Amino acid sequence: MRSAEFDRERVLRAAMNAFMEKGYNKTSMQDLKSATGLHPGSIYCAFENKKGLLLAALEQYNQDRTAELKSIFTQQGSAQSGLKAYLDSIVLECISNDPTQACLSQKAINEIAQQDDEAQQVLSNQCKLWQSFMCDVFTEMALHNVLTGERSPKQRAQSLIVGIYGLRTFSQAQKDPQVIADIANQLLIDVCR
Amino acid sequence: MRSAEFDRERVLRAAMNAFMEKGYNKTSMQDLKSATGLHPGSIYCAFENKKGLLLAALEQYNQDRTAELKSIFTQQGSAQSGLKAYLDSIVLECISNDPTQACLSQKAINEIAQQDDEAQQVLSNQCKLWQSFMCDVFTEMALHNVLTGERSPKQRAQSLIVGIYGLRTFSQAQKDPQVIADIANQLLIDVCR
DNA sequence: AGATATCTTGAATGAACATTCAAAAATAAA
DNA sequence: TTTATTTTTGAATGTTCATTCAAGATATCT
Repeated sequence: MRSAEFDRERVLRAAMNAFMEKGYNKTSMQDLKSATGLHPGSIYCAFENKKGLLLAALEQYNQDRTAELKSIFTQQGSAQSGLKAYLDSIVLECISNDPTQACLSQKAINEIAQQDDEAQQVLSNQCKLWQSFMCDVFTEMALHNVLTGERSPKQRAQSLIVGIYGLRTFSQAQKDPQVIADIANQLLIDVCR
Repeated sequence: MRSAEFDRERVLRAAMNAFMEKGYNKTSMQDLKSATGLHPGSIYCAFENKKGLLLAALEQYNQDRTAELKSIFTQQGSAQSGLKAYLDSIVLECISNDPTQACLSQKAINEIAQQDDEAQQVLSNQCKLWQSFMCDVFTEMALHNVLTGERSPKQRAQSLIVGIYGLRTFSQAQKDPQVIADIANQLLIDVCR
């Protein structure tokens, strides 16, 4: 046996960035070769093909983002302030104009979920995991009586995720930072109401 | 002088559908030739290049959707019931699984706005026009006292658009019709609150 | 009818594409 | 140290891509 020479995480993060900058279809194997430093043969040996590399990058992306998400909530004292800090971080990403601050999952949902069943499955699962985490957040907020109204944590989580997807799309068409921040604040209010 | 033989609107609607099914980058000139019935030379003569055809298709799309939007609101008696009918129609589109029922503007925002300044400009304008129409809707609703709270019509319009963008993205990852309908209902409530 | 201008045709072009493969290098097992 | 196994290399492959163009067709104007 012989193990691969390259650092898998480093390669996947490089591929992630390449995909985020140009989108899946516009990113060529040449781009991926330059970004990762891997020769074509190595990429095909390790990931089967271009789509395999995307799926692997998506998994790494979700792992990284989940860690970041949990870090934000543990850094804050409560679910309430965690949620606020989380939305603030998303607003910063939206107004950053940095392609690598976009959401790779969302980009993939819009570009290829409709066309590829395997990708659709992976993305659907990632969305559900995100939803499940947010559901726990709202459950804890309910325990601390910081939520009014009678919506279930699950419904709140769904509305939050929809709002974040929408915010990310909207911010690409309309880049006024104040508007983005205002919409995010209102989203926070609505979802806690 | 000699005018073109083909029906411009018919060609643009065919191109629209092609772009919606595969996305801009995955749609080849061969696809566009098949969809429109135009030979490559004619496409280049009339629209300069592939991107020119997309921009023309985007304008036609926005024209068509604006007409449809106005039709829904005039068909209903009030701004209030118009908004409800409009959201219902979007829910139907989201759960239809028909690529040609997606929003071409939203697809283009996600796929190319970041990469192409000219497209970004067009899409930003279309978003603002949509916002402006919805702003008028909320203004009229305010006149009839069907809105509680103190948000401005413009803020409500922005939140609505963000919600619709989000709904469209979310529905590609999670296709449960009841969930989509519930989220849309909540969006209606939040935006009128 | 003739001249002119413009559109249509569809094959040709060269670039860029994803993928393959055989040789070389490197590791691990014997 | 030898052998077996796997990865790495990077040029080669054949396909598909957006675009061009010269010849032919057609409408409008004089």
